Amino acid sequence: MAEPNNKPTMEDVAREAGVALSTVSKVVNNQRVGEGYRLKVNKAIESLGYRYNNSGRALRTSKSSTIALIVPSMHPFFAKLVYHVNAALSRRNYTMMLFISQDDYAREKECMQLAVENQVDGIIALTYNPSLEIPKNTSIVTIDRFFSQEIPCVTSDNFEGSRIAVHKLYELGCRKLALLYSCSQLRTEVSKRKDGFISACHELGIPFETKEIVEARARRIDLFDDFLAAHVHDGRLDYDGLFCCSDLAAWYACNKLREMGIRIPEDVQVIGYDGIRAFGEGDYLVSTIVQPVQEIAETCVSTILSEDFSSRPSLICLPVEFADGGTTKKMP
Amino acid sequence: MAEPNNKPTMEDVAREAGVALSTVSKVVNNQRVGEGYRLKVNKAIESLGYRYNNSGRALRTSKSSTIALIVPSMHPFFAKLVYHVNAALSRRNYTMMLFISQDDYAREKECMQLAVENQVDGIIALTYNPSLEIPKNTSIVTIDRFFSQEIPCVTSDNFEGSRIAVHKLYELGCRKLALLYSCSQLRTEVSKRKDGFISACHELGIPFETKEIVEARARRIDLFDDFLAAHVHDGRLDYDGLFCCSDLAAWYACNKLREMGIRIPEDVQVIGYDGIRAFGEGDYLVSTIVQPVQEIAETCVSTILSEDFSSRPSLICLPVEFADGGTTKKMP
DNA sequence: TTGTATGCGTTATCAG
DNA sequence: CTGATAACGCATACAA
Repeated sequence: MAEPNNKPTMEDVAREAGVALSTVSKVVNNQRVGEGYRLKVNKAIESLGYRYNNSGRALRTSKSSTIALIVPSMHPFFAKLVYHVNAALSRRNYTMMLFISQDDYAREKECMQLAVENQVDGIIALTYNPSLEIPKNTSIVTIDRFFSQEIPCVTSDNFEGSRIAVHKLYELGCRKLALLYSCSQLRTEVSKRKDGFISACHELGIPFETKEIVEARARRIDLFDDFLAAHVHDGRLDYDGLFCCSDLAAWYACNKLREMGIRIPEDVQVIGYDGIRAFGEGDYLVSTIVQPVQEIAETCVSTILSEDFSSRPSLICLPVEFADGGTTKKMP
Repeated sequence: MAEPNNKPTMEDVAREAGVALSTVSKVVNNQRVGEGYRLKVNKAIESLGYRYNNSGRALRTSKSSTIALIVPSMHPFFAKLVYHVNAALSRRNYTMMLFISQDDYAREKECMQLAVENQVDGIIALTYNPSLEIPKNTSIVTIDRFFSQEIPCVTSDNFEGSRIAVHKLYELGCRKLALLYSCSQLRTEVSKRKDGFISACHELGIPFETKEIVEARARRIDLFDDFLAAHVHDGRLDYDGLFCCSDLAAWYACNKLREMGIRIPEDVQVIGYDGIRAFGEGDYLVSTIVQPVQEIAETCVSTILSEDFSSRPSLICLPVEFADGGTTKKMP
């Protein structure tokens, strides 16, 4: 037995099996090899406890079988995305390098650099950084953020989602709506949630108001408290339906309204966006437009790994649907 | 300009700067180099757009500056753990390879293998696999699962946490408790939540019952429905206090009880374990024993990266605390 | 079909 | 203090 500290290499295996190094390589990579050789090699691998070393291959082939995923935080929606991207990669025998930029543009840039330095085969990026620079010679797919024709973007059908929400509220009896929309100053695919809301309200001919707050850290929970308080008179909100740009905003709007003695969904009905569930798998926390997270993840992965990176659609919108989370009335 | 497709290497930089390859390496690694050389090299790096290649270094040094984290799922607790481990690693300029075993023991084993093949510098593993085998020559830290003296285990103070919960329920007026405990057949650190519950009930001299369900997939949401239904008579539960092994169990127990017309916390008070918040950052979903996730993450990372891997404590229990989530009464 | 030899990008040793 | 050179583990073109 050789040095127990030094991990055995293909060369050790070759020596042990009495074959050539390249034969070992072929066996390991499931290439054509005589059956007797394969047996001998596998036996040697077993007896030496040989473990494949991916850095060698990565160096030699410039392929690491690793994909980087960059997300801003571990918000439940991102957590679910991480899960499904991981599963999709795992199914293809790829490995995932996870970067969480912590809503910090500088760190996000570092993440990109680190991903490139680690020779990842591609980057899936969900970022709101307005000044993001894309590394050259690296295949990249973005989520919710369209950069250019060359960089595929995967997103949910934000425009249609808002329309579904507005029509749902209308069907359930709402006649005066408000949009609570918080966002970065950046125009992204998510901005279309606002467009869809306005479009649908016009279409239905109902009055509406939009409250838009430009806020880098979109996850502050008290963002709309002032707005809501200002629009409550004699214990009644000025609107009978609320559409919120996220489930988070919807959840906290509901909390605030209930604090003020307003009943949901009896007095005001609320719909959010994302499809967040309790513990990631239970009931929806609010009535919501559900993003097809698994399909988004699957699309990102298959896109980033597809051979002809050039000939792909540059914007892919996946269908969304309404789900009841108790903040809207039941259909009669 | 050289081939635009081929990424420049240190050799290219050296040529461009008119210095030796090893000088470039020293500049890149911040080693002692004459100031004039450093300037020339940095200039060449800039002009060529040189990017460091980590595979080369990993191959040469067997150090990848990458740590693998293995978790069973993206349950909110794990999501938070992922976040904090990522942050702790990022602060130290380490990169994270994330594996999600999907509660599948076979896949978990593959994850371990992949981690080793990718030359990670260490593995942080949260696993309930009873037959987990630890790769040799790899430093590993486990969470909630004690294997042996050689493998450090980081966990929250499960025993004390249960005692806190029981005492809290007692202080708030509960006199007959039940424990809802679901677990794998494996004895882990988490098992001590049961021990602590029983111990505290004895200490206080109050009657109690424990309902234990051995269930591989501990996150089924209707696990205790039958038990609860069987113990409701005339609209009253047989117990006035419930301690649950997780916030998930507590959440669904509350839902079930409310369905049956039982008020919480007026009729029954419920405490869970973990410290799950709405959207990861808002209110606690149920009253709970909060795990110090950030400290757990930080401890795992500093342990796995510490120089003397041998001379470390093999079991580290971090302190927990109670937090009100609305399923217990307010203190008078 | 199997073996030999070379180089991927980096670090580290050693000589200048 | 800097420069030339030899590995690290693997894949592959080419020779046998």
